[in-house]
Amino acid sequence: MSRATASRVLRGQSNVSDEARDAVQAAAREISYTPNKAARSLVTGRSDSVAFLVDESEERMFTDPFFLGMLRSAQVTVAAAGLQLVFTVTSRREDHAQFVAYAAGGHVDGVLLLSLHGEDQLPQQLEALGVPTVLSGRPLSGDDSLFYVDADNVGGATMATEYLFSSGRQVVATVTGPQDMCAGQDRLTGYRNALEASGRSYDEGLVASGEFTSEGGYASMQRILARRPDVEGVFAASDLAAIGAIRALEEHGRRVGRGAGDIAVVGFDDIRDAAQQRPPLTTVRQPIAELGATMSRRLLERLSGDEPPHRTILPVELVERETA
Amino acid sequence: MSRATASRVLRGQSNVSDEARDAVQAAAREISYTPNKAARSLVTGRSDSVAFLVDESEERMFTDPFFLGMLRSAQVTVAAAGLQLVFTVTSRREDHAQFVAYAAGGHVDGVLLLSLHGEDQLPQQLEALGVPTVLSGRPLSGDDSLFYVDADNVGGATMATEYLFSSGRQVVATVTGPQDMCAGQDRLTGYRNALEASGRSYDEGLVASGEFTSEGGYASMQRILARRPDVEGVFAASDLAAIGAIRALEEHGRRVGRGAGDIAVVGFDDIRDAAQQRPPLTTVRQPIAELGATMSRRLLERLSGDEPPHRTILPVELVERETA
DNA sequence: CTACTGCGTGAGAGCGCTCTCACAGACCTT
DNA sequence: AAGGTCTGTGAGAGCGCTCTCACGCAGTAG
Repeated sequence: MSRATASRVLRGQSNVSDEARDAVQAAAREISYTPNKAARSLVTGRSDSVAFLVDESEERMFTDPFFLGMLRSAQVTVAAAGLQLVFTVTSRREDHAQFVAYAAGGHVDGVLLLSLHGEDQLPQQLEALGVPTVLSGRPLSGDDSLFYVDADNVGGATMATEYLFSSGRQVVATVTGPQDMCAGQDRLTGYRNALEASGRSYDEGLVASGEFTSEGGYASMQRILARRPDVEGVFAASDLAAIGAIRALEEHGRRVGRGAGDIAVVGFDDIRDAAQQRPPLTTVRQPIAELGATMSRRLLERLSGDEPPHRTILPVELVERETA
Repeated sequence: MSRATASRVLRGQSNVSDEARDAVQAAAREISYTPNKAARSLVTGRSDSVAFLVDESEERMFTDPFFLGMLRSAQVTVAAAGLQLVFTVTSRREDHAQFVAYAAGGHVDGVLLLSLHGEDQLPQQLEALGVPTVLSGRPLSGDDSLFYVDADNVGGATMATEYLFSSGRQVVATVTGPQDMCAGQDRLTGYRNALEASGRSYDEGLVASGEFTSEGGYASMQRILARRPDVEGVFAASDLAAIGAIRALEEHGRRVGRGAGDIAVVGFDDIRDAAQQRPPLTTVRQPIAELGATMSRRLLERLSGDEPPHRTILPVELVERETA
């Protein structure tokens, strides 16, 4: 019985006789043997771990249910494949270079990259170093060679806006997300598409761009109310923003709801809080768990040498509750 | 210039001449050299990573702000020391053995262990294998050799209960946490201590044990109300439970607040939602970030060969808001 | 001037695996 | 019967580091 044969058994290769296999397995169980990962990595050149990299502040990462949900589903999917998830947050720009060096050092076999800002070249750098990367959200650089998984942000935003029009609201505003991110841009595009499709014109007074946070939504809504007190409906680019917007509306004495005189609000994401909100939030549901799982699966596929589709767009759906 | 010298420079050892050091550093920068971690681990026997292990369901882990807060501060502290955090959730018992094998394989240098249940021997097993472990919360096994960091659960619960008495409530109930966990037990002990100190007797009708969840708090409160409709104040062992309890009280037509006829409720944790609740929740603040950071520091100290204190109890404080 | 100490350096082993290659033996083929 | 193919196995190299040990060259002591 040589080390080579033992190694073959432990790696589950097929070209081993049944007796040899049984013998090795029994022996391994006997001494409760665990292969040394470092030694294996050294020779295979693989680390059996992938990075979950979020390019946001700690605060955002741990506050936004979207990131938490993505982390959760990625962790499950990756762990199920026997790989480790190395969780990293790069809150500052300097962290970028450090992460690239880290990845280049072969510490991770691939990267799940979330919340890419602007035309950041991080994914291109990683790919150039031979580190397969899968993004959450379409890269703004428009680089076709990149792999990404995204929700149908444009379609969802259009759906939400059209829903507001169809409920009889004529003056529909939008609280947008950050415009240096694809989700922020796309949800604004969807709003504009709905405007266009119904023959309305785009009015900057009805648009306030904020963050995806509730503070951002609150401030944006204040600005819109100041400019256009005649607003009848609002599409907020995230649930957190919608919650902030509703707070602003209520402070201005506006009632939020689906009734005739009420102002209607639709969010985006369908986070857990959306349903528990008073009144429960009407929103566009984005399949967060599926998004995370799909990203992970794409990366796993790439790691095993396959070439999965570069682009995967998951459908969203409108969840009608009490705010619109 | 030998590999040995280069290695010495890169590891920051002192017995190298200045010229040699400069030369190596320049060369390293030139080729943007990154040491291969696997090779290093193979020879040093260290992995430069520590596990963050939560013995709870995925759902709990990602839903309870306590765990999220601990993850956050542990991640920051560990990353600052140049180590990786390997994030693991063992939702099922079978995962235990697998994790032990994993740790035994030298994949992690130490373990941060959260949410230990009952008299689980996991920490003892890990220590026996030579894997330093630091717990969050006093182990129920009462094993003095273990290392742990905890909040002053007993003191906090006593403080909360005495506060309720001092506001004039005579009949004070408690919604406890799970009794297979130290935090659950200790917070009940604190409640009993307050009873005793004020010469009151313990009444089982005023105690309902639930989970740390809001559903658990809701159900427990229902039971207490059925048995003791004369209840005037409630100490809930977690904020989530307090939120559930308040929901139950309101459904029973009881007003929650600090006024004369109101029923008073005090929670425990001071999660973010506590302040945003309507009415804002009076609660015992547990320093979550500090708890996570201290655990991590203790582990880091052990990894560098020190023997830190086995037991660290961090103080809690009462935050007075509108519910009591 | 020899002997000792100390510091910086280089040679070389070896960490525990995987992988390639060669080979023995069983089984076909012509 | 000779040659070919196939399958399972073992020998041995080597992955990229760190670490021990020995050595050379100062500086200091006797």
